Amino acid sequence: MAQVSLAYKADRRDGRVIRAERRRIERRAAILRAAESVFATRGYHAASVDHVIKAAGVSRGTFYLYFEGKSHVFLELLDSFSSRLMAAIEVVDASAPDAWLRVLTNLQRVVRLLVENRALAAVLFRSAVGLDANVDERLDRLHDHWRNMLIGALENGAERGMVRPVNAYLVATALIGSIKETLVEALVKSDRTVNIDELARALMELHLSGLRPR
Amino acid sequence: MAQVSLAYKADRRDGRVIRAERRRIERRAAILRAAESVFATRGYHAASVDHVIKAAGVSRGTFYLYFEGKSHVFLELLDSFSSRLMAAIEVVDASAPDAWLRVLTNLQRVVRLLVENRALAAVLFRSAVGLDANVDERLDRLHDHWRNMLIGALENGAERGMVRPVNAYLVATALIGSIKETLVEALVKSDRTVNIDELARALMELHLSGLRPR
Amino acid sequence: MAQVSLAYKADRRDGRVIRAERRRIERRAAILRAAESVFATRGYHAASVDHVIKAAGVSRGTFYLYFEGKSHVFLELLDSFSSRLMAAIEVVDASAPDAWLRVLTNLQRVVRLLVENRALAAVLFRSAVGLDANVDERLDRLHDHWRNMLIGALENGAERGMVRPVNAYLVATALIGSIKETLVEALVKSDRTVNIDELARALMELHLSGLRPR
Amino acid sequence: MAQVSLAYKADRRDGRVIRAERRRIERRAAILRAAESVFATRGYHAASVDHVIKAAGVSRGTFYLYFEGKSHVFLELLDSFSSRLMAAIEVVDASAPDAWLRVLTNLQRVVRLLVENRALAAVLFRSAVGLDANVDERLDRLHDHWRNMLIGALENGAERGMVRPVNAYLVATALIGSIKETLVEALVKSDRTVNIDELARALMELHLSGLRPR
DNA sequence: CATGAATGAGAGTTCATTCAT
DNA sequence: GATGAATGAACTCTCATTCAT
Repeated sequence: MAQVSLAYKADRRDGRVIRAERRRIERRAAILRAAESVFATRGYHAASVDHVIKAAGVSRGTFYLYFEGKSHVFLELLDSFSSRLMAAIEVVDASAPDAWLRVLTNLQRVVRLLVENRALAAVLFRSAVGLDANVDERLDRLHDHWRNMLIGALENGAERGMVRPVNAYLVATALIGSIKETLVEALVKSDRTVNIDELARALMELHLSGLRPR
Repeated sequence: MAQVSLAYKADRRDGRVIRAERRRIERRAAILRAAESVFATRGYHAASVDHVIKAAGVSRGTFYLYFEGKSHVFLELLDSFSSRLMAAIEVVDASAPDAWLRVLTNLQRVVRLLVENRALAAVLFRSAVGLDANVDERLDRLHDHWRNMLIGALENGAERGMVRPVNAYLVATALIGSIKETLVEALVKSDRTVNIDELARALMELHLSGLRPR
Repeated sequence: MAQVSLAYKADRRDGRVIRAERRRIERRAAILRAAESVFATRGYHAASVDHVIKAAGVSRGTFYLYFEGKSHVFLELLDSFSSRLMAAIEVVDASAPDAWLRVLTNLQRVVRLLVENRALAAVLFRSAVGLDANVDERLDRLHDHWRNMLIGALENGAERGMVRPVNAYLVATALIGSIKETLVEALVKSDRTVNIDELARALMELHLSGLRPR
Repeated sequence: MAQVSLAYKADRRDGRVIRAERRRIERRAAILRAAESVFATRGYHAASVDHVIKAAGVSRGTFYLYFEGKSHVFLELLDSFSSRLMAAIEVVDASAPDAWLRVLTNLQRVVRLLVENRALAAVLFRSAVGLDANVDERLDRLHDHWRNMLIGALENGAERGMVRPVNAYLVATALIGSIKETLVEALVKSDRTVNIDELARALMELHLSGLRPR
């Protein structure tokens, strides 16, 4: 009976622990969700911890229980978004006959993801600098990451004759810039709903063929 | 003799007035220079009036004597830089045989200007959004201005057969993005001194010929 | 037992909440008290938030936690005092035989209240105009309120034959002025302790009988 | 010839000195006039030295050449106004048969003066306290002055049987209060043009006969 | 005498973060 | 764990006064 009793208690304890753990996760997620929406609508600076905790329905103290501070929430949003972005990109075998189609598909997936998270994407792309030492540094690292991925792809493509041999560093930077600017423009400013896939196609066509008349 | 004397006095007076006026202009310029450097290193938000006046060696009151406030200094930097940028661009006759060369020269002039004012250029390109209602709006207007200029050039070029017919709006946006990103990269981050003209040439070659192997 | 335990916890919780609420109220009151004394000694303008928080032993942030700003504390002092003032006045039935005695009792209660809160009374009566848009407007409203009350009383009294028929508006204004001036004089300037009830009696006798010898 | 010449020079010198002196006086007056208008429209605190010098068409430095500071200009306006006020009052022989008429005439002159300088009068009466140490003290002294004059008159009148024997200090204070309040009300707030002499008469009638029905 | 550029102390207010409960 | 009251450094901006020219 003692055993049973103990087991029972243990079970209950586990139950509590698990339930508590679940609540922790949910709370964290709630704060992140709220922060995303607040950052998206107000921008990093104009967004205050007050806005976030009110949107999340959480107390000030709790906020600091789950995150080290305002910048850290933003960092986490940045990271998770970047992960999803990278996950949307599939490695393309440059020797495959439909290689370019696959590249286009990649680009379309990226654009679609950005459009679906337009608020966060805009913040991510537009909040450029001077936000916070931590944030600045992380944004730089993300950009480096993206660029390095593109550089690898360009070099690989050049080896297989898919693209001309170019200054990969410069071209990668230029590509990122053009995608960012186009997307920000499409996401934030224009009222007309953008045709996502068409946008991606036009962007690729531009970078593939250039402006010179054939 | 009375006349001479009066004339003399007038001269001295004018001299004083002119000297005072000169000092006013210099002071104003000193504050602008200081502000430019502070904005460049810290970004718009992290830059405080305190930083600026300390860098300029000027009292708080003096700052507000010359400028209406923090945002107004920034706006002035923005405007003057944009003017110089637009002044560096020469209208190209698309039917001229050396049209592309002239476009390249334009781009090189722009890049050179940016490199020569790297601090300001960085601020202008990286300070993105959510700074201040006034500033945000002005930055948008500058971007619109640049884009419209490019759109005009693209449409004009298409008519004369200089460039392929393209979605001018999208291409202009993409071009601006790629120039901005490349330049920011070159100006702020890299330590190695950039070969300016080479950078411009590479950028133009990319957008002209695209990545597809010939 | 679980129930008991829960009840106990609930009690403790409630206890905490109640204690916290009590502390909030006390803090608020402490700030108000400090503000009252600061306003009284320095006047509205010369009194700064800094003076108030130092007098209250409270941090700058705490002050703004409890009040929207300097003017709001003042407004609250104004309102609460005006309420107490109005509450001290009892409606007098003009047809009662002891009507005048009751009027005197009213006046004595008012004077007593003013004397007991001399600091606040002084602020209220002396801080005149040009303080702050909000404050100015509220002071005007309070004065209107008092005057209208007096006007009503005078008209009512005239109907019942208690007072002569007079220009109620002008007389009410004059009465308020004489009370204010006398009280300010008695409260702020003179060192000798004033005989409150005597003051009220003399004031009423003056306004009742006038200066003309009988 | 030397004499003539000297005399001529002396004359010219005197001329200049006199002209200079005249200009000094005019400038001083101009600043005072401007200050009066500015103080009247904005109140003491909201009136800045900047407003005054712009209204006077005088440089900042010049302002401080003629006055020790903001408060001193105000003090001077106060003093000169008080002088005019006192000058409007004629000593009344209490034994004269038309003594009360003369008192009324005095009051009417005072009221007329206040109405004619309503802006300044309002500032003078309403800017009560906490403006500036100097100003506060001077206002107190003016009030003392007025009250003492009234006290003297009341005591004199009592001796001659013109008025009842009363607490002269208290009654004088009350009279001043009622005049101030009535005038401020009439000058500042009401739109309808006030009948000056009627106002004075009503005020005197109130204080003479009291409110009790005959 | 006259000027107006320069000053700086001080104003009110905000907000990320801490910590006793 | 959870709370929210408390903090204070930092912010932008004003304005009476001084003083070199």
